[in-house]
Amino acid sequence: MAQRTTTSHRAAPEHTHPEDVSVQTALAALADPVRISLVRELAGSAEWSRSCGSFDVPVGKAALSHHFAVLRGAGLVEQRDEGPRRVNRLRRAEFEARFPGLLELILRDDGPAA
Amino acid sequence: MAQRTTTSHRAAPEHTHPEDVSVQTALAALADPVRISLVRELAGSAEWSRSCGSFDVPVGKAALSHHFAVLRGAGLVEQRDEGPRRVNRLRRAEFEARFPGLLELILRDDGPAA
DNA sequence: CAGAGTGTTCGATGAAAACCATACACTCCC
DNA sequence: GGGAGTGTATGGTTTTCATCGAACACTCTG
Repeated sequence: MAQRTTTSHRAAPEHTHPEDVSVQTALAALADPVRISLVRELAGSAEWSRSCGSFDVPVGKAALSHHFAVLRGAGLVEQRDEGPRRVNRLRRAEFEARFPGLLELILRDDGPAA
Repeated sequence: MAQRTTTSHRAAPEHTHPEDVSVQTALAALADPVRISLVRELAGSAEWSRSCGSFDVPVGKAALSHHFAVLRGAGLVEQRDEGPRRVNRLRRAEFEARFPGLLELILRDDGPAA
């Protein structure tokens, strides 16, 4: 049998393409401190290199799972199952095509903390 | 006495300059359907031409007043008292300087409704 | 000065969102 | 198969936010 890194009998996570996301949904997804952290940390890592539990955010894993679901629903994050963990990728190009400049604002920000 | 169009003994509205606004605050301000409507309608009108009550949004005046306060706090709107009414201006250039492209996303959007 | 028009403030209500603890499902390794 | 590791689903609590009604403040006009 051919080699498969994504062997899984789990239900694949549901993704929403950025094209199908409203501005309001996109903004709401990014208007949360925890999710901003996740996106920034994700942007600073190689694609598919970070599992959900590897992020440094001050919430339990249930809440964390919820936040990733929101990010998926906003077309910001793509997930894939790799063995026991679920690894992530920031959908940079696709999201940029749909909302030009928006991701940049989050990543490059040097303004007031809150 | 010199002519004054802004004669008022009312407390001037408190404004926040876009420079002092965090990304998170800006996004939160724009992640609301009513406020998106206000910004869009405002963008399509001449500066200082629209009083608060002249906008077509499905909320009472108490809620409307609150929404304008949020927009002021995000550096999106400037207000001035003119006789009995409070007229508005979209802080296009200043907001664009602080958050390049963001206002554009709201105004030029043609994506999914919600 | 009385009244109409305009907008803010206050208090309360309802809905949405974030969060946690627990329980469950799946994968890997022994 | 048992157990550790990882993530999701569920149920319930807390917080936050949008909204309204009513009361109040200010401006202009009659």
